[in-house]
Amino acid sequence: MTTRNIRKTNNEMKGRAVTSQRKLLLDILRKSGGHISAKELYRSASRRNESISLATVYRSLQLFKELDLVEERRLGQVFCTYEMKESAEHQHLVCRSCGKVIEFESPLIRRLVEALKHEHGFNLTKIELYMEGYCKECAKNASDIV
Amino acid sequence: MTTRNIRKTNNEMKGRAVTSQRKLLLDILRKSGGHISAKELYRSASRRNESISLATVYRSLQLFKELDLVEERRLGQVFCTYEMKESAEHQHLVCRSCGKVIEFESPLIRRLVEALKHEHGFNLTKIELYMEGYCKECAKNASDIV
DNA sequence: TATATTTTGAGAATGTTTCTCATTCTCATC
DNA sequence: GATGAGAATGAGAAACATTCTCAAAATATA
Ligand SMILES: [Zn+2]
Ligand SMILES: [Zn+2]
Ligand SMILES: [Zn+2]
Ligand SMILES: [Zn+2]
Repeated sequence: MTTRNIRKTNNEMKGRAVTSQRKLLLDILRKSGGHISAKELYRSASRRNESISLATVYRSLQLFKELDLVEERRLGQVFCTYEMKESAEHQHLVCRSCGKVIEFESPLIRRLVEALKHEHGFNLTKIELYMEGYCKECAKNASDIV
Repeated sequence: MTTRNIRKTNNEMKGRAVTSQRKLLLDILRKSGGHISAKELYRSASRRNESISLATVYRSLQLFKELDLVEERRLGQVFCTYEMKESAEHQHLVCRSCGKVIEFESPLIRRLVEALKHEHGFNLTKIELYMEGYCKECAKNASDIV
């Protein structure tokens, strides 16, 4: 088997420069398991690259969004959280008491998208179902107190 | 018919002071038809009360939320928008091109809530389905260009 | 009306995200 | 491997939404 000089189409970055900062940030994002904020990402990256700038983190996240590599969501807080898009499409359930995030997905959502396309002629690009409440444990503890 | 001195149970404000600022803000919210930002509300209120403070607007919105009078939603932007809760429960569809907001509601959402309650024992307090895309008109214009 | 409690205005402070610009890095080409 | 044009970076300033502080004013209750 000969190793031919195949032009490496830099698939993931679609022609944008592959810098050490971007590699580092993607690596952290992949290993983080999702729902990481820009600041957390920055702190995490700083441990491996002393001089990385918060601006670079934000700029990279912006780029990753454009390249469809990461997904940006707001989970109740003012700030956004980020996670790799490789994981299956899902929605979020956040506990107001303990902050736990439950991910779930449901066929009902796909049906809803279809219905909206038909009824309003809307071409959807983003679906965010955000739900907040009290998880089983926290609801239980609250009722124990009363 | 005698006018008895009935203790006016300040229903809406549940014992909290009824100030001119709060009355003004509720009035604007009611007449605005929904999806108004804190800043817009502030500007609107300033026209009728020169000296009202932006902090008062934020504090009042906080209170109205607690009293369950208004609902706070994020429609894609960094800032929140507010609308009276009197209107039927609904969800939002926002056009990325023209900014148009379409309100809709669907029985599928109620079914989803039931399913989540059963599957995860989650006691839901807030449901925000936010969808983004291109409306019929904007999608059409875009394809005309191409 | 008098008094205790809330609320307000103004501006400072906070927290997140974006911008600016001089310097550095990347990558296609030689 | 060296070169150069263009892209990306670091550092801090700026922008933006939101919250906090505190003295002064308004409100509710008796
Ligand atoms: Zn919980
Ligand atoms: Zn997730
Ligand atoms: Zn549109
Ligand atoms: Zn609405």
